[in-house]
Amino acid sequence: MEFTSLVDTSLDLNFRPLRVPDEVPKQEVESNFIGLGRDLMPVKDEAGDLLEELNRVSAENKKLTEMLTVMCQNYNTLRNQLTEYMSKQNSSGGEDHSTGSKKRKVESNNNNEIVKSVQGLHSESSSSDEDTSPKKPREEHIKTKISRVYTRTEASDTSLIVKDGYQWRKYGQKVTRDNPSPRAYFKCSFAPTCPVKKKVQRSVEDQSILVATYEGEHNHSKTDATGPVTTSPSSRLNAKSSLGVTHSIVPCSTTLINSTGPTLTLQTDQKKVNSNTSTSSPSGHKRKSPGSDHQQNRPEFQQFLIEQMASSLTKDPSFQAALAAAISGKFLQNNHTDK
DNA sequence: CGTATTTGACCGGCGC
DNA sequence: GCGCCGGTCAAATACG
Repeated sequence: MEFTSLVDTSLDLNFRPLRVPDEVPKQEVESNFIGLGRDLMPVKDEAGDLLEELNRVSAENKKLTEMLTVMCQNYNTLRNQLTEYMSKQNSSGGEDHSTGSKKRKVESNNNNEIVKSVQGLHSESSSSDEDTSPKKPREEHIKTKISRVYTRTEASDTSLIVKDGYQWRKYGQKVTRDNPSPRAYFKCSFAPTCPVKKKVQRSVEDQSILVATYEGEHNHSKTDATGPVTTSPSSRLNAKSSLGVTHSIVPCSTTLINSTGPTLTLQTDQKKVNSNTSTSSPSGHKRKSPGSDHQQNRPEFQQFLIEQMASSLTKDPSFQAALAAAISGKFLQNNHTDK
C-alpha cells in the first residue's frame, strides 16, 4: 500500500527541517549582519532566531500531526481490510484451503487469535492462560506470539530463506496438503534457549511471495555479527535511517522490506498492521465485502487504536533510539551553530 | 572434522 | 479406533 510512501518512518523527515533553517538562515543572518553594518543589536538577532525557531517548531509540529493523521487513516484502512479478510476466512473456512475438507484446530485457533487481537481485546494473554477449553495440550503454544511476514522473492528462488536478521536452523521440510510448495521449519539457533520458530512457505496464489510465520518471542537481541544480518531486511530498514543509529529490533514486530519487493507484516499480538505498496499480497485480493467493522468505527475504539499506536511507538527501542539520536543531534547542532 | 542441511520416519492431535 | 495431517526428530549427507 502507499503507507511508507506517504510516511517516512526513518525520522529523516522530522530531522531535515531542523537542519535547513539552521544552515540557510544562518547565512542570511550573517549577510544581513554584514550588509547592514555592525550596528544591529545581537539581542534582536537572538529574538529573530527564537521566532524563527518557534515558527519552525510549529511547522514541524503541524507536519507531525498530519503524518499522524495519515498514519491513523492508513492504519484503520489496513486493519479494516485485515478484519474483513479474517472474518471472511472464518466464515468460509478459508479460501486458501478450498480443497481441504478438514481444517486443523490449531490453524483455526490461530485465526481466532488474530481476529481477537484485531478486535482490540486487552486480555488475550490472560484469557489464553485461563482458556476454558477442556483440551488444552499446550498452554504455551496458545500464548506464543504469532506473526506473519509476506516477503516477495524471485519465483525461481527455491531456497525458502527469509532474511530477517536472526540466525535460523532448518529442522524440517514438509509438503502440506493445501499448498503444493514445501513448507520449511526453522528454529532460532542464535540462543539455545530461544523458543522462536519460523515456518516459511510460498503463497498459493503468488509463488513469488514467501509467507513466513513466526511463533514466539526472541529472548535475545538480533544476531548482529553473524549470518544474513548484513543484508537482512530489518537491518536495511534500520540503515535507512539517516541518523546512523544501530539498534536491535523488537522481535517479530517489524515490517520487513525485502530487496525485491514489498512485504506485509500482520501483527497478531500488538494490534498493529503495517504495509507498504503491496496490493497483491495473499490477503489483498480477498478484500471484497465491506462491512463487519462496526466496532472499529466507534470513536472510543479509534481512541484506543491511537493509544495503542502511541504505546507501540514509545515501547519500541528502535523508535526510542532514533528519537534520542535525533534530539541529541539537534542539541549538538545547536551548540555547534551557536559558537 | 565440525557444522548445517536434507529427508524419511515417527509422533500426536483431530475428525470421522 | 483408524486414518489423515502437520510438526518434529535424527540419521545421512553436503559443505567449508
